[in-house]
Amino acid sequence: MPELPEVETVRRGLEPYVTGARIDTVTLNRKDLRFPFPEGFAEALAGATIESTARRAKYLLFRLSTGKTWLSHLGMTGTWRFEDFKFKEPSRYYEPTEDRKHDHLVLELSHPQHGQMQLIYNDARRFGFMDLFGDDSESAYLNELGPEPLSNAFNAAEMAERFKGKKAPMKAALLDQRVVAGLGNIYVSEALHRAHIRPDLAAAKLVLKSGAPSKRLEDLADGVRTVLIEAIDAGGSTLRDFRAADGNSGYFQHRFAVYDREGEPCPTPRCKGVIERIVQSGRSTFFCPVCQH
DNA sequence: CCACTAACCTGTAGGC
DNA sequence: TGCCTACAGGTTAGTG
Repeated sequence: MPELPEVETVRRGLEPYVTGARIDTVTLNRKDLRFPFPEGFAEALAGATIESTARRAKYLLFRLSTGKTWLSHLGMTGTWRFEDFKFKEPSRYYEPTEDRKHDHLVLELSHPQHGQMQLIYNDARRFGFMDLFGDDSESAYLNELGPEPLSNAFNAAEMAERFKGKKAPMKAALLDQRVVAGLGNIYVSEALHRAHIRPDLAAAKLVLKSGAPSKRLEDLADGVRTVLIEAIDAGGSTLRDFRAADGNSGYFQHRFAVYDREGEPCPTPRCKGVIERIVQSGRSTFFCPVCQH
């Protein structure tokens, strides 16, 4: 489900209510999601206070008073929601309508201002997973990630280094979390459209012989940054069931230029193209064959 | 090392 | 209505 903007939206929804909350009880309704919960997971969370939240790529991180970090990846269908919790603004309270058979983890929290609440992880496909570690460098999931696209570590020169010699198409190169961390199927198509680059172009084509980034690669870095910033501002994209923890849905899907818009006119000014859908590495890619080259 | 495929799992939409 | 297929926001394991 969620790419970087959706995960950041989830984090922002959780942050004011979980920061400072103590985890009173931890109930695992099964022993695994995509992978088994780590050894001693429930015991390590119980009794701890959540001191802060963070995000790296598509990973949610909860920093605990015990010095441990608890990591949550949402896979395709993972969601966090509150229950038994009276929001001060009742309109923001999420009333789940679905059955609860995919509620895999239930935490009871107590917060000094917000009182008692349940925090529930639901994940129909169970592609999500969790981890627990002392230092970020201990986590296999965090170790190989490329730069955060909204940090200074991400720029065209840095992309050029990683694209150099890469025969893989742009689509695959941008989905590779070791190249840029946090893009997924939607925002790769959107970023490539913004930069007017075809998704089937070999990544190395955007690197000059000197190893320096081409102007087009600069445009791509800008496209990645702007689409992510705008999507975060819009609260992410809601396709099927994505919701922030407060129950609000995102609205960036209304601003997609190409994703899921096969057959529609290209939104680039004066472009007469029609959006096409192709399959790359088994997944849909959307692009304009006229203004992307 | 790179590139590609299959696999993990459930739900839903669309065609007949 | 039912049945069947294709497809869905991600990542890893296995192959060549």
